[in-house]
Amino acid sequence: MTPEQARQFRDDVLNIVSQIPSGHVTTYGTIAAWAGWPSHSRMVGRTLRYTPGAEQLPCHRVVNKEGRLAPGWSRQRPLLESEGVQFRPNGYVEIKKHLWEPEWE
DNA sequence: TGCTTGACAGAAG
DNA sequence: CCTTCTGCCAAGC
Repeated sequence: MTPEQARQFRDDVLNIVSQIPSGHVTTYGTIAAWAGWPSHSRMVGRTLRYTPGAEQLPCHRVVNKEGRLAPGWSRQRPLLESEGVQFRPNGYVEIKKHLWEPEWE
């Protein structure tokens, strides 16, 4: 992955995250795949964590495929709940109910 | 250069 | 449902 591709990847990730509608969620894998690097789901998380500016994006609406939230980031849950996202008794989000996927306008 | 670390995903127990 | 393992890959040491 060239530095330029990395830059493109980061831009795509941030762009997609910024488009997630309130009350919906998407997954790391979906974002990675849409950005053109299906096997880089972990890079999506790493990007959101270490990229300054991601904090102003709705990155709390990004969860893993099973509906689990980011470990060590308890703030994420209240943020989602305040948007109407439903949680299962075990702390997982009803991902099938709120899942959103990127689109071209 | 080589081993360890994750805001992951999927399968197994 | 929850924990652990393996595959994955860029970053850190």
